[in-house]
Amino acid sequence: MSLPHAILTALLEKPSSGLELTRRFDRSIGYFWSATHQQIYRELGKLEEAGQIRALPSPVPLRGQKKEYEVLPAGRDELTGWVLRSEDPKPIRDALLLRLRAAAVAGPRAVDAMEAELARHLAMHEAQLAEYLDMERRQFGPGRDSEADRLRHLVLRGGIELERFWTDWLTEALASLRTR
Amino acid sequence: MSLPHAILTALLEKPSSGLELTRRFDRSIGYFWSATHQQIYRELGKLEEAGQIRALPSPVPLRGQKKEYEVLPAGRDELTGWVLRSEDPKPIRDALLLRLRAAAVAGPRAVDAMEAELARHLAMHEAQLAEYLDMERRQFGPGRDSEADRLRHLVLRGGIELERFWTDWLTEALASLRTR
DNA sequence: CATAACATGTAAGCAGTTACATGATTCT
DNA sequence: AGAATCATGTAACTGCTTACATGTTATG
Repeated sequence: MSLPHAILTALLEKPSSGLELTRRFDRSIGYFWSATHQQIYRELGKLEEAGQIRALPSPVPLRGQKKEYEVLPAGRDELTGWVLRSEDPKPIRDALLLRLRAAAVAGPRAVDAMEAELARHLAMHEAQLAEYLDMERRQFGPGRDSEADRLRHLVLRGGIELERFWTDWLTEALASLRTR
Repeated sequence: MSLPHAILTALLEKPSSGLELTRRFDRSIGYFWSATHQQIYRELGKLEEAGQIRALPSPVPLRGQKKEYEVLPAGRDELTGWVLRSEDPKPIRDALLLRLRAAAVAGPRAVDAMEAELARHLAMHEAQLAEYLDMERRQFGPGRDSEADRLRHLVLRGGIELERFWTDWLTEALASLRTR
């Protein structure tokens, strides 16, 4: 139940239209929460109906016309309440680890295929890591150390370290598979 | 679409009943895939209907009676096919990182609450890490280096390194929050 | 014989994915 | 005028979560 809170957070940082939100979910917000435009439009509708956000006054509110949203006090309260509540970490559910374990019972042909698959994932995670490091350099250079900036930097650090976990583990796994 | 494959993998490793599977999903299988007993029973029904598994012959197949399943050739084929297919990593969706970013816009009271929350998560991840390290010591001691064992060990290493990522990042984040 | 633990299921609701629909604006 | 892009949506489906239902076996 976190997508509405992700949207409220994004809109508090900067009022946006559905498509702008979609772009932000593909970029910066993407390193801790992903969402498609279909999810976002549906959720914007619900949040507006619930009185937590509102569309900014616009001359022509028609289909195909940009519609900007901002957070209302009720939305801010809801978000604060959610942050104050405590919530346990969700158990892991990772398809790649599962497929490697499946390969162990599916036989040698499957293990060979996994080797190529691990290499493919390694390349993707290396690219993602490079992108995050670039974002860190551009967004959190010297002088950017307000309270909010420090917290946002911490979150980005999380994304970076997570990608580093993947590149490290995949490298280790590939080395192990190749010395069979 | 991976739960059926997780179940096929588990049943190939060892034919089991629904409850036994549930226990295994809470323990060893849990470090790469989680599932509740409701999910498992529903999926066992579907897999049986699809002819991928079968219930072992039993004198009384009644409600409340244990029912053991084993994988049929069709199930093994399906699993192998799934391992051979390639699949991209799913984008991240982590509620704790999101809540930290939300705290940045929700104000100082929220940030204080997050400090306690991060400490709580750190304790949980430290406990999980200790458990995995214990499993590693017991299950992959010297002499356990068959092909299948090495792959299973790699998967457990993934679980271990992932917990280590969390304990490291949470420690870093707490230190940063406390020196405000 | 009551209770706890074992064992298997059903039902409703919510969240996420995939495919499709439709209008407006800009570019060639 | 046609195509690409911008922009907002709908609908159907799949998978997961939460709450509840029900029977069996072992134990004190």
